Amino acid sequence: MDKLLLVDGHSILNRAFYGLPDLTNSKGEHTNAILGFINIIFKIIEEEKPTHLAVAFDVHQKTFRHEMFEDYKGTRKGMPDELRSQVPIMKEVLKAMQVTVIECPGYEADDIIGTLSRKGEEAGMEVSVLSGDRDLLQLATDKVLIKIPKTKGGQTTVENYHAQEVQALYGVTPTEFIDMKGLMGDTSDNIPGVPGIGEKTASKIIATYHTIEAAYEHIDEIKPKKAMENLAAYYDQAIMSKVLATIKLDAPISIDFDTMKFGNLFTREAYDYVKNLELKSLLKYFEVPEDITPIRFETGIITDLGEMEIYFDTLKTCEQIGVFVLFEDEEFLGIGIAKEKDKADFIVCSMFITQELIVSRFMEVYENQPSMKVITHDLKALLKIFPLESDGRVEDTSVAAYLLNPIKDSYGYDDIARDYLSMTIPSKKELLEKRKLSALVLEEEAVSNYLAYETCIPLMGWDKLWDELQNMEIQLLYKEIELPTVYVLAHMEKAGIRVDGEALKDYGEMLGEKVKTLEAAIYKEAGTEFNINSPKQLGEILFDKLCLPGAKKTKTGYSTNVDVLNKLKNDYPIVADVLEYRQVAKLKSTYADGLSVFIREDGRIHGTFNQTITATGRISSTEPNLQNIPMRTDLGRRIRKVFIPKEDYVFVDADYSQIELRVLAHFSEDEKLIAAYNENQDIHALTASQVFGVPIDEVDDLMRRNAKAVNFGIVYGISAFGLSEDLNISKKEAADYIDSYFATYPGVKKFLEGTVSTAKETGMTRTMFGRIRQIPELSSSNFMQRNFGERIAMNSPIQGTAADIIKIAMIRVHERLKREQRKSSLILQIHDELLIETHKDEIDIVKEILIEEMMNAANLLVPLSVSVSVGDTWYEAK
DNA sequence: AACCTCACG
DNA sequence: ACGTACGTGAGGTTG
Repeated sequence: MDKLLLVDGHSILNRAFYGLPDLTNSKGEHTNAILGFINIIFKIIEEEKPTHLAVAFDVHQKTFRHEMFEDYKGTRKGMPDELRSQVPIMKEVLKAMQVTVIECPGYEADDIIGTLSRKGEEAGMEVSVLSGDRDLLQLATDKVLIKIPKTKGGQTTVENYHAQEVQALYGVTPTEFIDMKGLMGDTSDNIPGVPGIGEKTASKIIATYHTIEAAYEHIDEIKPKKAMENLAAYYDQAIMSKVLATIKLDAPISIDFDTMKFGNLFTREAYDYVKNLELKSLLKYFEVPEDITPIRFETGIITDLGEMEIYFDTLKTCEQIGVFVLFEDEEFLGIGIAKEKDKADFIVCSMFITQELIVSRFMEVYENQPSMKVITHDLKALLKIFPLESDGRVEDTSVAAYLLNPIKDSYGYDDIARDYLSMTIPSKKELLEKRKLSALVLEEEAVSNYLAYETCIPLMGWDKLWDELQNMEIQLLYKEIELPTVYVLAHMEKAGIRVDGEALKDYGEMLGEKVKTLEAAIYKEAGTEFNINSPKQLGEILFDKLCLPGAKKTKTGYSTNVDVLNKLKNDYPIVADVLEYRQVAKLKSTYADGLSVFIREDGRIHGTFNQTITATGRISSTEPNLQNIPMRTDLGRRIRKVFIPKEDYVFVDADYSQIELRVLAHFSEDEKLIAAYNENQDIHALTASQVFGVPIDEVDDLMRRNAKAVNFGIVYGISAFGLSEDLNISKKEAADYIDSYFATYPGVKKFLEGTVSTAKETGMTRTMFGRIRQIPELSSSNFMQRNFGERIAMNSPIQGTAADIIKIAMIRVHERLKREQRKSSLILQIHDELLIETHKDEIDIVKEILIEEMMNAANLLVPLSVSVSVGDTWYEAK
């Protein structure tokens, strides 16, 4: 049988908009409602498998009904701009998907859907109506199913209503539902109804008398008395409300169900829309169109030694080339070179064309042609095999793109092409899917296209990126900080850090025994065995079975995080055991077991340092994450004993003390704060003394701890709620702390306010060295999003400036060690800390270099303070 | 894939 | 009234 799906466009779009966090693409377009809408209808289509589909929208001119509302209850709440802008695009996308979009001046989407649902039913179809609006329940019959999506805990579930379910839920038939609405009203639709009559009374009255008119005839019998009086007084308003609530079934629309037949949703046109909107998660539904590139790229494949020699000769006169090195895992597979913007040549690494040969030929050409420049999309990868100097002859387009917009989640060649060349080209994922690079047939078109894109797009895009860097005045940041950082990171990855595999194994086994003991104790205390790692099961055991107090809910069940459990641990031994279990299990799985698989043949772990991930300018570390090795607890901290230097070397570790607060002192120019740092005072104690109004030598531990939390809070973009949560105090107390903090340091208050207001004007923040971060959240109409934007605006310049400073320090330390031909070498950066594997003969000079370069990395209004320590393991060097 | 939890600065 | 501290990455469970 034919099946018709009718979608209430605005209501679903609305639901998607408020159900999803703000999403903005690189052009600043808001896309969350569109994404949510498409996801919902795909889900419904999947479930219902309709044969026909139509989406109805209200026309955006005021209808008679709208004006009546406005007379009644003032203006209908306007749609926020972020949603309004998505409506026309949504319609275009639907049309591109060959979906029928119906609008009818003078009639609302409800009326169109009502009309179509009746006509569909008459034509013998099964009809489903998808809407977020319960008003449409009046349309339900045995054949017409009303579907209402609900977002619960991030998951979308759908409630289904035939006539029967409406009756069951409200005690009235769908037609009577209109009368019920007439009585109870609907504030969101500006239907007044009768004062004092809500859902329950309305349902009771209509279930008895079936219509408002009939109820009025029996007005004397109506209970409660209040309802009777109000119905008598507001009868006219009730009747009018009923008219307002009635969905028309006779909208003057031409109906041709054939045109609503399902076609191909995944057209080329729809693909272009989705791609341009940057809705990446939807691309998987589409086949990659064949003719997607406006420009044809050529790819030559070179596998012959002689051919390669000739090729390198032809490079000699080039001024600017694109270079791409292809790796799989750590293995070098070949190199792509583009002499011209639309032509790439790929030299395949083989028995005859070895990596060494390619490197020596390339370096020979490069060094003999001093005006030649290399443009690449991944300089760090290039540096894995080519000994290129940091001398301004190499550019990295991914780093440039990151600086221009650091909040994006990827900087692939397709992103560069789209954002800076207005070209739509398929991404790596789309072209190669999940195939291994080594298994690729180079002659295959998708593969050769891929190689061409990786090689040519950087070359094509560089000029534009450089222009943009200059426009944004971040070309110095790029040249002087970001690009040199690439060389340091490449060096750190290559160097790695030595790990004592045996000691790590022992540590893991020790943890394993602790886990076993704790597990047994917890099972015994719980009276049953269960999976302690499952928050769901743990929550049920603690709060349902054992009935512990203090249950807090998350989206999906009970919260069992440390904050909750800490409050219970003193009273309930099982909770204390669970906390310890968690700690030990985490250490074992993430660190003991997790790290061991990364130890290479050379006995070292070579992690990856990412430079284009964070929104603030920090480095991030993956596979493994070497920036979150335990430190805060004794048991965890002991893992640092397995990180050891090579023979004849020690670790020298240096970290900045309170760099972010010092940056804040500088930015805010707050006299007290600056004076405090210049006099080298204990800043947390001083803050405590000022905020709590006691002499500094009477500040106790608790006061100092609280003041420290306030200082942290300021850097995070303080909120009374956040501080109260952190300190376990009331919101009022937290607010008082904040007030006295700002009274103490008025410069800080002024600075933070100024930062937020500038950010609102410009849509972005800047660090001391010009690094930008866009904050689209600031223009959100959502209260929570906007507040979030304000906190980001306060935090980003501070965190970002600290990140700039340590990058500068890293570069100078690294370059100095190299220039002075030291044996020692920088191997880790942990945000405000540098770790140097130091030759025994160089301990003093390395300490000196670290202190000097780190302290002088930036010239602030307050001194930068650096503490250094030396040890035979990372544990001892901290 | 989404969620929770927890490790770090 | 809303529902929050800023920035990350990884492992485990669950659907």
